[in-house]
Amino acid sequence: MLEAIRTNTGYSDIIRNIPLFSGLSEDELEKLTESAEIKRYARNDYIFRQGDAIKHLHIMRDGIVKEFRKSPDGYEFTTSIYESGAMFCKAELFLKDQVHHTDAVAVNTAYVLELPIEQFKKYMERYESISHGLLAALAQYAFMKQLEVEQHMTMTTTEKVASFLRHLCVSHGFDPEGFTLPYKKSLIASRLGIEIETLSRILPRLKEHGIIVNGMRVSFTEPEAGRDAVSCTVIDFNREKEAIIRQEAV
Amino acid sequence: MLEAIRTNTGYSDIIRNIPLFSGLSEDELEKLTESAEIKRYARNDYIFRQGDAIKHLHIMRDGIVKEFRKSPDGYEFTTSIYESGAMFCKAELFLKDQVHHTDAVAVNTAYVLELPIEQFKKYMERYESISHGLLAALAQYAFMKQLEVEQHMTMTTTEKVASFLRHLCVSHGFDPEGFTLPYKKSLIASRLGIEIETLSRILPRLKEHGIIVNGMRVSFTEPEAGRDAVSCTVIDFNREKEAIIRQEAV
DNA sequence: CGGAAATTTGAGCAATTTCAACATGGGTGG
DNA sequence: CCACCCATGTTGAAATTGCTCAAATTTCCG
Repeated sequence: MLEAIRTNTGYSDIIRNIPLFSGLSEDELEKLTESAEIKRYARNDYIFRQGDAIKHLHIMRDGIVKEFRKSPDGYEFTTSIYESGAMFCKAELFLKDQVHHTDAVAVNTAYVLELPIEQFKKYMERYESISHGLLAALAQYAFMKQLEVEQHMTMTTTEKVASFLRHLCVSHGFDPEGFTLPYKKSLIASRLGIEIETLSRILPRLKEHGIIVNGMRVSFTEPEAGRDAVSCTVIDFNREKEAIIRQEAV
Repeated sequence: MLEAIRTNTGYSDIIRNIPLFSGLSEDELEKLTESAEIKRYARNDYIFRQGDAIKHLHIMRDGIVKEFRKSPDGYEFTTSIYESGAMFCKAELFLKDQVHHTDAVAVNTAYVLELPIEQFKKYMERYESISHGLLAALAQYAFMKQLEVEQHMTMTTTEKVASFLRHLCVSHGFDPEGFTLPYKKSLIASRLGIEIETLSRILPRLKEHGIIVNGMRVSFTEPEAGRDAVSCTVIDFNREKEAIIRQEAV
């Protein structure tokens, strides 16, 4: 596991499209990534564990990583799912306590670009655009978490599931007419904070709200409309959410 | 309502103790606050409403302000409660959409220092310590929101209430032997995302977990210990939370 | 002191979790 | 290539728990 991979070309092409680094020149990108490396994680490998010291800023190159927390009684709850292009540990970088509060494991084979934090912080001081970008990213992240809280407080479980599926479709650019779930249902349930049994019972009932689910196959009957209260709420919620959150973790 | 108050001494003393501005000299503090003003809001006055343009960074001088969101069906859900020393709208400052997404009203007579955002942003560029402090504050805020999500997903309602009361006691420096709730129960319920009836039924049952509540009067029987699963979870949760979050909104 | 607001209490209801049994399914070793 | 196995997902029924509606109290203020 964890085999490091080094190409000749450097990694600047990986981070070039990340908004945070959009202000940097080609040279700067090259320098920023010069002591970074891409690591390969096999299925179920840990990227980090709760209590580990924070050493890197992580940027997903490929694959899927879930970040989760285990409560003392063994309950496991997924806080984020990261996919290609996502950056994680950006908030943790600035907490006094330089230690991970969550576990992160590869859901399937994953390639992750890892930037040593000292180097990143150095660059942050040098280039104002990075710290500005980071402020925006953190603000966005905080806002997204706030929405998540609200979602839990105001939506029914059925609405949350519908909302999740719609968001999934939009953020992945899937065809609303029909697409395949990118992860296992148990992961979805864990992300939504519900039991797999509950999810299993809810999915068939989404038909009434214009979402047909068959196994891993999902299709939206009314891509935009949906006149009932539930769909309205969900759509409004997502419209707002999606307007603000781009290329952010699901 | 909304009468502006101007003293001769300026407002530097109000923000001096805010970590964000700890790096500034006396002169700088003075300049930063020169176009700020303290506003007085009477009970139920709005500080801002959903949809309003964001014009100020707010710093609580005195009183209590609640930030909340109304869902389309009229349900009102309290996002944060701010008290003396708290700063709000710091995250919103950096969202693309320069508009408030929540309402904020004074719970009781409140005095709020309001810094025009243009000026604040100007200072942020000039003084690195401010943007560094802001990064830390936002990271903390995001982390806190993440904990809030987890709290909703993993705790029973009873645990949430217990956790809230313990946090309240610690963050306000109240005497665990006995203190008076600083706000109405309906506000607490709204903050916890539960119905007032549910809270009303839970409070008496907290006796079994070492918390005695009589009217507005609260006292902890076992200030530290509490060997049962519930208290343990709650205490651990709070210990972690409080270690990281200081002078933050409840 | 009187009336409105806030809180408590009761009863029934709706929804999710839990526990348990059963189906599916992909992958492995024989 | 097939049988078997373990992980994953589905389904049923009972138990829990918070919510809704309604009525009774208490508290707060003018």
